Amino acid sequence: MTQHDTATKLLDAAEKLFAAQGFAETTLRTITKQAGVNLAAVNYHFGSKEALIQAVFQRYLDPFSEALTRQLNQLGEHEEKVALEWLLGVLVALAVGNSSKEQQKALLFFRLAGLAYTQSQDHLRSFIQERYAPLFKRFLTLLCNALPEVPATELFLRSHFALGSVIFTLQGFGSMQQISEQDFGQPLGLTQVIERLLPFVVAGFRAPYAAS
Amino acid sequence: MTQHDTATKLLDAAEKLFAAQGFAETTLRTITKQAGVNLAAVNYHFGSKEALIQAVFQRYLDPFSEALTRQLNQLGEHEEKVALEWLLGVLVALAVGNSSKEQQKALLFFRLAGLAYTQSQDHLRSFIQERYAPLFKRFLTLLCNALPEVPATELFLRSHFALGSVIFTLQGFGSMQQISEQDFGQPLGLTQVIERLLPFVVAGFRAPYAAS
DNA sequence: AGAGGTTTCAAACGTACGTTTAAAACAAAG
DNA sequence: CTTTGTTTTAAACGTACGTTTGAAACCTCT
Repeated sequence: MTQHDTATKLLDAAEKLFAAQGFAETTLRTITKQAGVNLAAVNYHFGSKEALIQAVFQRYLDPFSEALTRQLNQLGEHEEKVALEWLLGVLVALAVGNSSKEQQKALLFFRLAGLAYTQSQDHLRSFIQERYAPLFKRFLTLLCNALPEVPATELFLRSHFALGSVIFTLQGFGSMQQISEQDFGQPLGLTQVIERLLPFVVAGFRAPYAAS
Repeated sequence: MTQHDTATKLLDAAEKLFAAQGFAETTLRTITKQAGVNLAAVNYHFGSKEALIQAVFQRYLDPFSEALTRQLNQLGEHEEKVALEWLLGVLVALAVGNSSKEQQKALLFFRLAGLAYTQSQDHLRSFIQERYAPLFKRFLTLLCNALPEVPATELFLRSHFALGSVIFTLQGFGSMQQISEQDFGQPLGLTQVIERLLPFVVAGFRAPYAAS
């Protein structure tokens, strides 16, 4: 079932450790130890640590990007009259999944995404930018269809605001969970947070637009 | 006017370099070189690199926290009937300032704040948590007063969503500015982005609350 | 001017990193 | 079994890091 070749073991170990500690803070020695392989394996299979980082992201983003493209393609001629809730719902469904195993994977990815934004991995940022920008633009066009009363430049900004809410919230999900539990005695699951996140973002997108 | 003792020079250089490259990626050698002081100065004046990082944040957050506390104190008995817009306006005014020099400083700080959230600087996170959590709680109470129809647990979450939008947007402000300019030909100033950010966040806070 | 405390300095220390190497182990094909 | 190409291994390499050191330079008093 699960491949257990060295490269896969390395990716598994690396994504976990990167998410927990950051890129610069995670050493190849820790990764290879956790993966149970030799130290030299990273350089043999990927070439360098940078290449390993990119490979970790690619393993997440390529399937996601393909699935989203497929969903958007199958809209056909309904592209013009798609609703905001449908668009965001598709994103959530693809990114978060259903099973608790998928959700755990999703949390890991959000953590990684947050890191990618903040840690100064320029190679990674340009890698992602080049590879997935077209899809983002297409999504933005659909957003414009869904909210014709808001200009495109404003929607561009608001999509960044929304992305910020999501990534920021979910990447620090663990610690927020703790605080929430000790302050309000309320256990918070990922599904619950997303259920709260969606109305917030939807309301933000639908905010009345006032030109300045 | 401006102090030019070694410690200040170090803080100035460090905050710039940290913001540009992250904590782990910035070496004491780079910092001391940029500050024009000896390599040993950091350990002499601050004790360690970790302590320097904390000092950078403290220099930002202490004045901000005091100013905010002062503003809230002077509310007196009007605390009960304060408006959401007023609360957020105070935050913006204190955090961003008026002059372009203040705004540049503010952008630097937002970048640092983003780093603090994502880079695994546990010492820094607990330092901030302990030092400024009470003020955050107080602010949350005022939020509850301003939005009595939304339960406290929900407002706790929504304040995190909002914080995410703000920090995420402003910490990557530079690169977003570039994309926006080349895609829409529209130059974006910090003030303009904040003018757009506020309605988004306000709408999010005011989103109709539906219990699950 | 000189004593005492503080700050700076060049140099070095020990450690940990990413990467390389060359030999060993392994796998597949003749 | 031998050969050929691939993968794994232990060890080492070179570099860069944070930190420490002890002497020099600089103050600030009397």
